[in-house]
Amino acid sequence: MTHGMTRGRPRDPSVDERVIAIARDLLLEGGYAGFAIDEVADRARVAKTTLYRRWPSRDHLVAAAVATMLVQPPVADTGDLRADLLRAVTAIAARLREPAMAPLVAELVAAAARHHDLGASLRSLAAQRRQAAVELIARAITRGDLRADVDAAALVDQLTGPLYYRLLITGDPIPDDYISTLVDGILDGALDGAGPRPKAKR
Amino acid sequence: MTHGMTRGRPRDPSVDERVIAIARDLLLEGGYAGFAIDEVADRARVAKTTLYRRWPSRDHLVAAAVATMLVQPPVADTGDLRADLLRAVTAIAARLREPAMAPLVAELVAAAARHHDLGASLRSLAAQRRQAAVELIARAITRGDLRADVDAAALVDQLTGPLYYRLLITGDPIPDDYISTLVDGILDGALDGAGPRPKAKR
Amino acid sequence: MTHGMTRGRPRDPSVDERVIAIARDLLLEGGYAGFAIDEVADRARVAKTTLYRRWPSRDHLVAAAVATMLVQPPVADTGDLRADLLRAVTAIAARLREPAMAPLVAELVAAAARHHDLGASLRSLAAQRRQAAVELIARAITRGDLRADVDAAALVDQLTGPLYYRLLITGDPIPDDYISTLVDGILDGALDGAGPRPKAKR
Amino acid sequence: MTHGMTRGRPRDPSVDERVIAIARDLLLEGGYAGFAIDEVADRARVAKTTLYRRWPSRDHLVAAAVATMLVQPPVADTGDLRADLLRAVTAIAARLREPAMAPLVAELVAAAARHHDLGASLRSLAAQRRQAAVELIARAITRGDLRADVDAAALVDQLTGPLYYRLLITGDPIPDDYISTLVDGILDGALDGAGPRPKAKR
DNA sequence: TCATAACCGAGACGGTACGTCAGGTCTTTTA
DNA sequence: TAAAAGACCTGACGTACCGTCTCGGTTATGA
Repeated sequence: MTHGMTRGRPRDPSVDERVIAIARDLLLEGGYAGFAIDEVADRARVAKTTLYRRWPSRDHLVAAAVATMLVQPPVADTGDLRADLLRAVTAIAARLREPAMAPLVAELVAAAARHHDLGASLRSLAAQRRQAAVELIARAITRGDLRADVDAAALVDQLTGPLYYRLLITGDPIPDDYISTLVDGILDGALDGAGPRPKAKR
Repeated sequence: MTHGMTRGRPRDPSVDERVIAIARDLLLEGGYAGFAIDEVADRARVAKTTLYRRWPSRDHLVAAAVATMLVQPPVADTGDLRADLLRAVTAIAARLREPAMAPLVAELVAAAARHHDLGASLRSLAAQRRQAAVELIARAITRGDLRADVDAAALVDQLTGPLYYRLLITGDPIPDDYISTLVDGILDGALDGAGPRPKAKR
Repeated sequence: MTHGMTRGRPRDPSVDERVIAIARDLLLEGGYAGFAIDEVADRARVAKTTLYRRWPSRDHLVAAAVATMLVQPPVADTGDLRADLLRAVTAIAARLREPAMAPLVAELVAAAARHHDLGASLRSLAAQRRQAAVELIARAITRGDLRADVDAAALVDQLTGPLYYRLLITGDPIPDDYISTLVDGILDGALDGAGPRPKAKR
Repeated sequence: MTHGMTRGRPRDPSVDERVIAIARDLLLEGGYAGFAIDEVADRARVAKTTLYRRWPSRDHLVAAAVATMLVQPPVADTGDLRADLLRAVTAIAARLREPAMAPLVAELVAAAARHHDLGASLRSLAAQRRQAAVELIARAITRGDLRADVDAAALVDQLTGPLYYRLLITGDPIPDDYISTLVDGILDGALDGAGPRPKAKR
């Protein structure tokens, strides 16, 4: 089997937590611009070399820190699709509406564009997050709630994409009823006579 | 009113074009990272001071250059909403799929997050572009093609947002049938029995 | 001819003096080890980049500073060769005996070995210093005080070399009567019956 | 007193040889600057800790390696002083003229200036090497070949010093006849009429 | 045979300084 | 005045190397 031998001095596991926490603080305080490797090292009582041993560049460290701010709670599946989607999208929106989030996500996106490895890992993270929603929809199709020819991935994109679009491109706010509008729009369609909406309870 | 007196050496009007052209080249060659003010000045045979007299920062110059790459063709209104939307979204997607576009847009977004003025002008530009699409939809509502309670802005977001979402966040490609899926999704809805789609012609 | 046009902002001439003076101070305070480029820049109120524009490396700056410590007063030619040589060698020894000189010269020598350009300039400086002594001896030969077949350069080496030898290699002190021993030795020879020395007063 | 008991795993005796050999190679390849502890450890297949267990610092290791390059053949005493000195000085010069010797000695000298203990051991080594020559001269004095008031140490310095002087300071080459000039100069003196030289065969 | 002591390899760690880079300002001469 | 040239300041980056520390594992002695 794999030798799995851990030789040499083991990494101090507390460093990661400490550094990430401090990086997050710094990012929230001063944004991407006010984030300096030396400052992180100082505050975390860690040598700069140690940072570079774990994160190959400033961008990587920032990305790691921001990624921890974007972790999402699991998507519940109650059987009521409209409510489940609303809850899921609302959770994402809540994250994105946090105070300093817009510039951070913007810089994160730019960092991902600069470093291919970073882009890859962020994309896989995004895919993983999307997976839960996709499965939620797949189950709804199985149940017969949704049409069989629905493209689950595209549908999720039409719920999540607008949030990032507003955050990064148009700068428009994301009010609560915007979220429900998104969900309704994707479920009910916009065509007149596309079918009466079966509810009013929201 | 400004006195309008022009004294001293007049600005060389050819500088703007030359610089923007070179900036664009540099961006396409090496992306945002390979874009250095000194390099631009050198190639354009222009002093750095001249650049800073016209654009207050590197980000501003980059934004100006990228902006010239994003001009969109006008949206046609033929009365066939589905076709019109498909055409409009396809035009946007075509731009975004150009080779080096993803990193440029990413950096542009980051630049906008860094500089408020830049953000404002980019956002107004985006709003202006969206306006045509919003009016297209408004007319469709007036015609009775769409339900009256449709939120035009949100609908446009659900068509455009996914494109940027894939470009910047997931990195997924944007195939042609993805675009039609987006349009269909937003028009027809996903609920089973939401009404038979009146199509087959795409 | 060379255009010699000085365009652009001229170099601040005071920087060189200021920096060299401070560098010298730092070297005397803490030796070569306690000499940091950043420290020099700080104290001289100058940006590090400015230093590197003028001296391509730490070693070069150090060498420039140490070189100014080794400037020798001109060699007088009174006609009394023994006295003139004694005076000249004593002057050199005085420099070399200054407190922190030994390690500095050692590091200078090492720096010269590391950088070819530095070595060249230091060697030409040494040659230039030696030139005066060589001419002193040449004149003594012309006067008939010294044998015609004397190798002036080798003779100077036998007066100066031992000083550096003790300073750098053996670490022995350089007392005053050591200097006169050197001069006598080179003039009178060591062989018994090589001729009575014309004096005994030392 | 020291019990002298040897407990625990004994040191691998092959390490010393291996390391010194590799250190020497590295020094010859890249000089002192191109000599890194990690590199030595890598090439010698030895852990850095093992190195530091045996040599307390980089400089000490360098010194140990260089010392093995400087072993001198014993000085013969045939009774012909001029020939004996010529032979001895030629041997030293031969060492110093070896290809990469100049930078090594320079760096070694600097290292000795940085670390007192290193300086002490190198100086004692130098003294020991000089001792043989001093005794050679003492015997010549006893025989009556040299004047009784000759300072043997200074005389040796005037033979050896110039070699190091040229090697380290002036960079001048050390041709063969330079060596004989040194010996003649010190024996015969430079003054005109200091006595006819008893030879012509060189 | 088992504890103990010293060795060894591997590699993380703290620390210090280096040299570089890019952005942006300032100063001078020239048009 | 603008423009060109280039020196200058600022701040941070990423690197290199040093010497220490902390592991797991090895090899000898001595109880």
